[in-house]
Amino acid sequence: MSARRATIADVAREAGVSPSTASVVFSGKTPVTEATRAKVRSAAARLGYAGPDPRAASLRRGRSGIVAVVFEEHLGTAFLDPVKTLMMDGLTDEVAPLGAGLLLLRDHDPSGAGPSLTTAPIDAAVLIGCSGMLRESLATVTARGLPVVVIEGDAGESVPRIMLDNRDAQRQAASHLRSLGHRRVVVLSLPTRSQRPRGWVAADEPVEVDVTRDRLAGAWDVFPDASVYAAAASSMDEGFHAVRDILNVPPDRRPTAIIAQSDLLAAGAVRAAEDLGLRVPFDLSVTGFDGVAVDGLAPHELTTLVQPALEKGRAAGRAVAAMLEDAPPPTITFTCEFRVGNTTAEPAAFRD
Amino acid sequence: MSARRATIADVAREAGVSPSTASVVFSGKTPVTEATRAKVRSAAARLGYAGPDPRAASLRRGRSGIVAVVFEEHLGTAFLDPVKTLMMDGLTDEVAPLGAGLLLLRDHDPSGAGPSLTTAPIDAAVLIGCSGMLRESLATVTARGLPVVVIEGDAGESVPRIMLDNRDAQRQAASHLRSLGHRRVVVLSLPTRSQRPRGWVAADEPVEVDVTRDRLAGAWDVFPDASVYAAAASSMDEGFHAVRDILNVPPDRRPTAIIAQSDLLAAGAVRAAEDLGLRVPFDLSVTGFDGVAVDGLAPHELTTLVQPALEKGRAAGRAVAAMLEDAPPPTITFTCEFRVGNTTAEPAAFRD
DNA sequence: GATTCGGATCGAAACGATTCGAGACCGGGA
DNA sequence: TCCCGGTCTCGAATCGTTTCGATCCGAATC
Repeated sequence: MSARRATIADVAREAGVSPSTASVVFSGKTPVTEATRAKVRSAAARLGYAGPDPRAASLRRGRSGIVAVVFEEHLGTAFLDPVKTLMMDGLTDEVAPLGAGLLLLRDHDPSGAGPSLTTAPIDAAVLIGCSGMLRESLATVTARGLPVVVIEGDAGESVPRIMLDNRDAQRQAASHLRSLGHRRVVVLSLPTRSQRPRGWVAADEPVEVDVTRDRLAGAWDVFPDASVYAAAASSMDEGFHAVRDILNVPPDRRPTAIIAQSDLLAAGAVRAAEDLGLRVPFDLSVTGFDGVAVDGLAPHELTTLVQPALEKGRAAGRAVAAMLEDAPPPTITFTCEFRVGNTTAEPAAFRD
Repeated sequence: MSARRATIADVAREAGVSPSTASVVFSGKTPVTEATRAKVRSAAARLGYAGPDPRAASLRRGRSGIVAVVFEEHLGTAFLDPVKTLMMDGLTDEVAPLGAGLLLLRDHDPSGAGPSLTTAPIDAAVLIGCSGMLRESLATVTARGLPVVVIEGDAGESVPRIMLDNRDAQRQAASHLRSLGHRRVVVLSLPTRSQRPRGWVAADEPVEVDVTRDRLAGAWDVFPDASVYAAAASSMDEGFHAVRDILNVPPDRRPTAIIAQSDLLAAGAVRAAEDLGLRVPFDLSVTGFDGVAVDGLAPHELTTLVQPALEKGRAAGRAVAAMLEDAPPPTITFTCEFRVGNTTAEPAAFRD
């Protein structure tokens, strides 16, 4: 029980070697005689030395092995979204080989005291959905000269981005509905901006969130008059309540299809429809977006756009890796795959 | 564009003050004249100095402002569980005031290269569900002399723990079923160990996971003969398939109630039962565990045990905070609240 | 005008490791 | 015997801050 923890210098002294040699034993960067290694190891054991202090090491090396992941929302909220979860997975996969871990950071911490991009010993940052507030974060990170990657967000030039063909993809789903014969469709969208309550979107309402805007544009490409109802979040329950509202009109004014901007919303929509006695897809078609396995929707299989969420995370991780090695930062755009499930069909009117 | 980034020494020189003064301007630990502050600030701006390097600061301070959260599972899997998510939330809340962030770490990284408890510059660690492999992690952390808190797991003496009255709580739910008149019940349990496939649990099968074991004990306290079917994970789909298996017997041998060890499993159970044409709770009662809002189960309200997941996370955070200030590490046990929903009722046989 | 007092600033010593070029050592070939 | 090439090991120089005690200066008090 020494008052102070042993340092590598102590170990070196105890082992009768120089600190540099001791260091090398732990880092393995230079060949060391087996005998020396043993001496140092046993000295370390005797002193209860658990390896080099990462703080000191990271100062000297200039690397901490930590990549920040910045969210706009409360951390808990973020993980409710399977797409984000998958992206995190992919990220983890790709930064692990770098010997790096992920530090969860909230963008604009209201508590103020929290750790910020400025005070955390990070090597790089990944911003998710760069809208509004994240701009600020972006500025602080670049000021520190750290590599940044932005996933699905407009971050301006020079910042490598991981993008998705949201508009094109959504257009495909819409076209599918149109060719089935649907004419009256409603878009069930993701929030148009943060903190927006659930409800119909006025024609002139600005849509601040990039993803929402792009997917909406895709839907409008096919159904220019489709009205839009924005959920307050991407969850089944939101979808459920939203669609109750949406269908709460005389039957002849009901939409025959709903274009949901996420699978979770779509799943809620399906459930709401069935709850009202409508059969999916016969009385109401529903399309989703994301292609995540929605837990608990069986036996339905959503007609949806499968986005490579895991791959997006991986790509972000690889971009970070590249930048850490001064390689040119790539901007990658992924495309969705349209998958027909059993939640879309011809509208009832078409089937005499 | 200097080849090298400016350091605080450069800033001090440029501002015509000593490095110590410049440092103080940024940390605010000592009063500084407004004039001096301005000089330093502008010098910093001129040089593009974005504040002290966190790596150096953390070395000097001996604190990095990072708390590791260690999971046993693949990170993505962990966040599928709403309880874990909530705990993370609570943790975040409480470590933020410390100016700390959460570093996600996987326990026994198969990739090997990943960042580990030994190489990451962390101030403390929170282990979730300390079973098996986590023991090892525990050892490495304590070897480094870092504060550790264990959530729901037996970590031996001297390690502060955040516990839940799993057994007592589960016993309550079981008693409730018994008093309603149920005699044939099946326990739908969480995995008994990692990587276990879904299926019936043999009487002599060891149950390695603490949570599973404790809750099971509670159920057996009331129904000593209840057979146990273990899910492979805590998800609705797992529950769904498990209960299909469970109910796949002649009607007169079917259980009248299912004690699920998580709400997610319970929700899947409810859905499976209804899928088979059974009405819940009339033909089958189901109890859950956790008391999380299961997305998409409406209109059912699970009879369940509400555990203070958020509070557990908070408590862990506070424990970490306390230990970082050399305060005595508390071990806290939380209790669940039994909540009756509409998924339990008298067994059909009782209603003539 | 001398003395004291308090707040702002300064110097210098850590913090604990890594790295790189140089030196030591060893065995083998001429 | 001497020299050479190849391995290990060693010293010393950072890495960029923070902190602690000392100093300094101006103002207030007597």
